[in-house]
Amino acid sequence: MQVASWNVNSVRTRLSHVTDWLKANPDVDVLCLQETKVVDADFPKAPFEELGYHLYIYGQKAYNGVALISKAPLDDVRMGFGAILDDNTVGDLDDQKRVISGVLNGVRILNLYVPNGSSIGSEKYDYKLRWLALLKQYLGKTLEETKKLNVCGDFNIALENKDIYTDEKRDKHIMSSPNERDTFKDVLTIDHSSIEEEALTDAVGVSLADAFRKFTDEGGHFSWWDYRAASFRRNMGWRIDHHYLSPELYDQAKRCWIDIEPRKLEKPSDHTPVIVEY
DNA sequence: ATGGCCGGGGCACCCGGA
Repeated sequence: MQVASWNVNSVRTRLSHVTDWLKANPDVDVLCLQETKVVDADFPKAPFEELGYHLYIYGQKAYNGVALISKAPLDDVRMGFGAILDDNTVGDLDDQKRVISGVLNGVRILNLYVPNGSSIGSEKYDYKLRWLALLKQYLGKTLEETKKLNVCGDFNIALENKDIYTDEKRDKHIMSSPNERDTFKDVLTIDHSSIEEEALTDAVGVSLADAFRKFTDEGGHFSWWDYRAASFRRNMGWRIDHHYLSPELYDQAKRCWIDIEPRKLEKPSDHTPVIVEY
């Protein structure tokens, strides 16, 4: 089973890139899109349905938006944190459409578009950290019910220095600041504080692990390159799109790779697909 | 040392991205 994640930076602008990629990658069972940038009524469903795919979309005007494109129908599709957390807990964190998930072959595939954060100390940075704190609760609750979880998407975080092309200003840069890294590492470890007392069972102590790093140790592998400064040609990128797997699924993982081909096309997305197989 | 480019909205630039 293969699951891919791709921030397409507008699904309408990138439509032929996405459909061509699906045709070229028929073994991909589910493609998770981020930054679709379109309300559900205007999502270009027909080109995907004509190829035989099932669509699950959760969009908004101009910004954000996520979607699942699946060869087979998905079970128990959920949109937003509010699908399993109460309104008071969620607060304003579902105003932006960034969370969608569904189940295929007993695996819950959770597709995320983590907030960018703009710049350290900004209002958007605080929003990113609050969003991640809520994600921790959401994952704790999700892991109470499933052992097989694939959390993928555009995380807008590079956890390791080798995930970035340069050493410069790393600590002061969005996506690699110590506070973001520490917060996110904490999200990946499910502890008592994120689970209600009576539900304390198997999920406690579970850590989600980076599928890409199961197979590749070296740096220089990236999933995003700035449109500016000929960054792609010079491979000045960041690895910020990921697949994090629960232990059982991580053990099963056979392969995880980045396909840089779509980044070479005319008018590309600034991100490129990351695929995991298990 | 800085910024360089995109997409959307909507028609002039501004917001947001990362």
